[in-house]
Order: sequence, then C-alpha cells, then structure tokens
Amino acid sequence: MESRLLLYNTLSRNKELFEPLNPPFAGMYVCGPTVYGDPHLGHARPAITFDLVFRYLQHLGYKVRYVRNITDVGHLEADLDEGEDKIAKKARLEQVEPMEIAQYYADRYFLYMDALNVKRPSIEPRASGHIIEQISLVQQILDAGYAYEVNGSVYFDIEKYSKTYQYGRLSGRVLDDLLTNTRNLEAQEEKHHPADFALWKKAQPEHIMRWPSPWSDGFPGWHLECSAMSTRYLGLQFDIHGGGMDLLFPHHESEIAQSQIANRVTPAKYWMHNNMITINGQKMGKSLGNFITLEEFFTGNHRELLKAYSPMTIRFFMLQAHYRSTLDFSNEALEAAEKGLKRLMTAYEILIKSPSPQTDPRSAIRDPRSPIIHRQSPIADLFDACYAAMNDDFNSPMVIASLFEAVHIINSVYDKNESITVEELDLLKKMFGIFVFDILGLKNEQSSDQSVYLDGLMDLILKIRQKSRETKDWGTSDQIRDALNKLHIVVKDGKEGTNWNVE
RNA sequence: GGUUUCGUGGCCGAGUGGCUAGGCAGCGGUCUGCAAAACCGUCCACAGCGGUUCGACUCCGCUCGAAACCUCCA
Repeated sequence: MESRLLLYNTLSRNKELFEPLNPPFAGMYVCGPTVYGDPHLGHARPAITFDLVFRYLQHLGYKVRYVRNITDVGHLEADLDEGEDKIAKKARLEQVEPMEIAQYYADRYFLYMDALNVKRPSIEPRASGHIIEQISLVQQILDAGYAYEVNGSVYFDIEKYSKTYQYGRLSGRVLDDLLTNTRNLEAQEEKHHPADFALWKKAQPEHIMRWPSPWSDGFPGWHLECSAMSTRYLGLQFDIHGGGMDLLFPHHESEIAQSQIANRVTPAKYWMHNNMITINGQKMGKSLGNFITLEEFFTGNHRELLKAYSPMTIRFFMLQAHYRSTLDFSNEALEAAEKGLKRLMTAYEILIKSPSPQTDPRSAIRDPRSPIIHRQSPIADLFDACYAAMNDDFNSPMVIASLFEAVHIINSVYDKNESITVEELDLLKKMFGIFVFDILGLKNEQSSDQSVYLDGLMDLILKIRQKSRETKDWGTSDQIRDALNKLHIVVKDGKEGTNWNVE
C-alpha cells in the first residue's frame, strides 16, 4: 500500500512526511524508565505511544530497530543528599545492592508492559553497561573544546556552544532567559554558566554507584546515556527520537548539543513527544504523590479507584486519545473505555464465531451518512479511513471511530440478517485483524481460556435450559442463567438462539 | 516572569472555513416470558469579546481560565 505517513516533528513544530534515512530500515530511540519505582500510568503512556509507532512502521514494511534504554545509573537528586542518585538512595534505604533495586524494578517494568501488550523493543540497553561509551563521549566533547573540568567533574560549556549553535532550538528557549531564570544551586558554583550541565560528576565518598574515569571516580551526567547508547546502536544519525514532553528540556535539548559537538550532527531527524497523563487536571508524577501504579489499576487497590481495570482497558483508554494530547484520568472515563472495548470485542466474536450471515452479491450495506452510490463498499471506505488516520500522525482515536462504525455494520448485519457480500465479510475480518490486533495491539480478554470441555458442557446445559424454556418453566430457566452468571458466564437469549460468553 | 500547549455537549475525547466524529451516560421506541445484548430515533457543544470572510467552532487579535517545562520526573 502506498503510504504517506506524516508525523509531527517537535523540531519543526510541523507534521512532516516520514522519509527514513536508509529505507527500508528505520531507527527509533525512546527514553525508557529509570528503574527505581513501580511502573505507573505515566510509564504506560510513552510505552504504548511508541509501541503504536513501532507496530505501524512494521506494518508498513519498514525493518525497524527500536531501542529503548533502561536507566539504572540514576540521575542526580538535586534537593537532598546532594550528588546521591535515585537508585543509590533507594538502595541505602532498603539495605540492598543498587543493582538489586534496578533489577527488581526493571523486571516489574517488563512484567507490566507485557501485560499491556507492549512489544519488547529490539534492544533494551542499560546505562550501567555503557559507561565506557559515555566516558569516551565526554572525552570527545572535551577534546572538541566544549567542556571543562572542575574538581573531577566535567561540565558542558553552553556559552561557547551558543556562539555557533542554537541551544534551545528544540524547546524554543532563549539562552538569556535560561541565564536569568535558572535556580541557583550550590553545585553550580563549579559551573562557569548556570545553564551548563554535568557530563561527569565526581562521586562523594558515601556515593556507592561509581566508576573510574580519567577525571575522577564518579558517574555520568544524566543526558549522556541516551546519546551514547543511541549512537552505539543506531549510528550517528537515526530517524525517530521519542520520549515524554517533560523530557524536552533540558534532556533532549542537551542530547542534541552533545551529539552536535561529538558527532557534528543532529542525532535524530524526527523528534516525537507524547503528552502527559493528568489526574484531576494535574500531572501524575512521583514527586506529586498522586500517581497510581499499574498494579493498583489491575487490582483496583487504590483509594482513587472504584474498581479494577484490566490491562486492555488501560491500553484502549490511552489509544482513545491522541498521543500529543493530555489525557485526564477518571473512573468514569475508564469505565466508558471498558464498555467501549467490550463492544468492539463482542462484535469481533460475532464476526468470527457466528454462522455466516446471508451473503449476497448485492450488498445491503450502505453508508448511512450518504445516499451517494459508492464506487467501492463503505467497508472499504472505513478501511481506507483507518490508514488515513494512522498516516496522519498516528491518529488512533480516529482509527477507533472507524472501527466502531464497522461494529455498527456488523451488528446490523447479524441482528437484522441483512445481506452482505462475501468480499465485505472478509474485508471486515481483515480490518479487525490488522487494526485492532496488529496495530492497536489490543487483545481479546473476554474469551481467553475456553476449553473444548467448556464448549461441550455449555452446549449440554443450554440444551436442557432450552427445553425448560419451551415448556415455559421459567423458574428452571432463570435458575440456570443465574447460576452461570455467578460463574461469570453470561447467557443471552436472541432471536436465533442463545449465546454465551465468559466475562 | 519566560517557553510550550490547551480551553468542544452530563463525562471522555477527535476533527474541520460551509457537509455525521466516536465511545460512555440520558430520553423515546423495536425485539424479548423476563433479563441482557442489539437495532431505530432523539436531546445536550465548540470559554468570552472583537476582527477577517458571502459564511468561523475552525483564521487573526484581545480578555479570562488551565496545564506542562524552566529543578529529578514518562
């Protein structure tokens, strides 16, 4: 299929045609989690956003190398225990090795991302495994004359950089503003300019995460790892760099500066940023103490939650919003997502499981919105609309809207036994296969563990119930239905007989 | 204060210079022993004030309000 994929490039603040540097290959780097806490809803947003990008690029036929890092070195904790990084701090509190913490939370992260049906990236490098690359990157920047050493720490020279390059290009910031608006920290006494950022920090004696370097025993600055690892696995220049909007400044801005000096190029062609999750209109974040972990969502064990929400409900909820919009959490919105997803999946079950409806070369399917005779089936139109939506900066909400129109058609056909062509029926199945399962990455949670025994038993039970219904023995009939309900098996009597499914 | 972004119906959320978003909820029907589901119909919008235009929810300006970033954060 001829595709013209447009994606919004933060660098240009415009939608641009996606033209990879080396087709058919596509390289994508996304900033991954710092593994010092349980994964929460905020972690799910970029994971799902770039999973969608990954899946769609693959669907279009690109050979994608998707790199997402694990930050297990930790970043500077500015407010207290100066210089001590997050992972080390947590390790000290919990009396374990820092790597034990990193391992534990990395495992937790994978567990919950798997539950959300987020595909594993091609490579998941760890910052701690790339200290050598980071040290050599610092050296390159020093050699180029854009960094300076003070007391064993190395800082990037923003002032010098700004004479030739534009620091603030990605985030739209101006250096003078940075100068006047940067908070004064004690550590900044070492810096020549308040906007300078650390490339290497000398470790204090009590700091347990440390590596030897030409300058001191210490640890790398927090912008360094992404530059080092993206270069290592994707080359000096690659196609897409992704991450949360909160990383725009200073993290991504500094990555650009580092690459510009060390490699003489801007690292990524397209910069993509997902927006934040809000809770009561406010950002959900660790420091705000208002975050809800994924485990809490899946179990319902949190005071803000009225009930548990399944992984696919969370995934669907996020895909119903565009990735560049903020998405506000509420129980009401999640319940709506849950019901909508069920409607989508039930229609799919009907499509593949029910006996074929009346097929007829003269389809009764008409576009309800337009009396015009189409040159092609309205179902083909919906199919095209799905591609058009994805090609327009991954507009998953519009894909979902088209899918619901398909649901409407499926229900009408089966409910009223309207005629449909064999081709249209196949097209519907194909549309669901590609968009619902392959691209949106949704799974059917309703009918996961049905066995042949269950099918056989249900046949038997429903036959007995049918007999009681024929003799108008409603007591027995309802008793069976109620008992099955308690086992989470829902029985529905329709015109064409009785249906059932496991909830 | 600066930077970026946003303000859509009861809720969540797309989109567009004139033509239906979609989901959930509500209301009225159809179907049904009842229930559920489904189907048909229906109500509720584009923060406010100006401007451009034949026409603006959509473009421009102002006002009000909100958020993120500027400090670790997805």
